Amino acid sequence: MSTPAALTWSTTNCPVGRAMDILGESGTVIVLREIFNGVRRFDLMQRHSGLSRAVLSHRLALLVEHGIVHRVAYRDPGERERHEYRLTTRGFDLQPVMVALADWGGKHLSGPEGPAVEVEHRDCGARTHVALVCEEGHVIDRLRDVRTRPGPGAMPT
Amino acid sequence: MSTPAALTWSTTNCPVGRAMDILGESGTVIVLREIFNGVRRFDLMQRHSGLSRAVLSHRLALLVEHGIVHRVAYRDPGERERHEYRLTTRGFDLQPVMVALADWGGKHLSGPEGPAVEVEHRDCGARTHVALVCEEGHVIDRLRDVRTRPGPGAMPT
DNA sequence: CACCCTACGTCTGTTTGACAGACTCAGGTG
DNA sequence: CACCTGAGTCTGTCAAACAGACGTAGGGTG
Repeated sequence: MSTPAALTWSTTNCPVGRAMDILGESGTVIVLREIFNGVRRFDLMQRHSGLSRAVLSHRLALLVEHGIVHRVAYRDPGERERHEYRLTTRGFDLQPVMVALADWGGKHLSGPEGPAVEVEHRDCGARTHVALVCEEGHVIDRLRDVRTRPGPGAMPT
Repeated sequence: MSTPAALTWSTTNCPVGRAMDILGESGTVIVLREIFNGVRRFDLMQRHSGLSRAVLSHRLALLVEHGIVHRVAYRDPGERERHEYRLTTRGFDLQPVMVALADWGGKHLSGPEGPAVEVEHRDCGARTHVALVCEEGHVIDRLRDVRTRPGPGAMPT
């Protein structure tokens, strides 16, 4: 406790820090929520999310710049060509983050009536949550059973 | 696609939105990273995280206000009484969020040398990640096998 | 006792970014 | 042609982050 091991390596290339450089910008996660829920067009997103048009525009540009979403042209009958925003593979990989956030918010920040959304397994309809699993296949339920360690890219302080 | 189901319910009590009201404040997740890594004292946190003292102070107050961390008095030999910040149960429940962020950042935002930190299973030492599991016990690997649906607290738009 | 040190913040002035709301622009409709 | 809609951009105001200085409480040192 006196000298935590984490102090011996640098935070300059911390994965959490790098992720938050993108996801920590105001509104980024809200935009992703909309897109994960199938809302892909600017105006619908703006109205449903409540973000200002300027912030939505900037966050979409940020997400495109980082390869998390991409613009796809489409054309409704009798309309001109427009663009919508879809997740890339990199963006889809954020799903565990979104589900983890929904789990926590649903458990700790809901009113007495329960959470406003749930995640379901499409095959069986059961509620779905995130869990920690190790590469040996153990499902870890006691949170104290995991710890962080430096990885191959770790740099000393 | 034309009318996404998500548009039929309100976002006012969305668990993701409520979670981000706290975690989306600049620096909140970085503070949590430090505390999860065992860095619990103000000065060490400030130096290791690189946050300004003012922001660190405000974010710690926010986390205490929401019951995610609490201040605990301690006394080193020959020192005066001080306080450190520790996770509450509610704070510890954020571990899947942190691991999900580390997973994604490590996979998509690391240099060629690999991620700077990894999470290990304390018992077997294997690398640990988050996964989606449903209440029927299925481990879900294809991300498209899950979808969101309104929960008991859902409100119409 | 006077002074210094350390941990833990708070204060100040500057700059960045969010907000509400108006404006722009392109293409299609009546 | 005048108007509508989707998708942004611009403007002025206000809140918050930044770097860096300052404050303060309690202990140790000469």
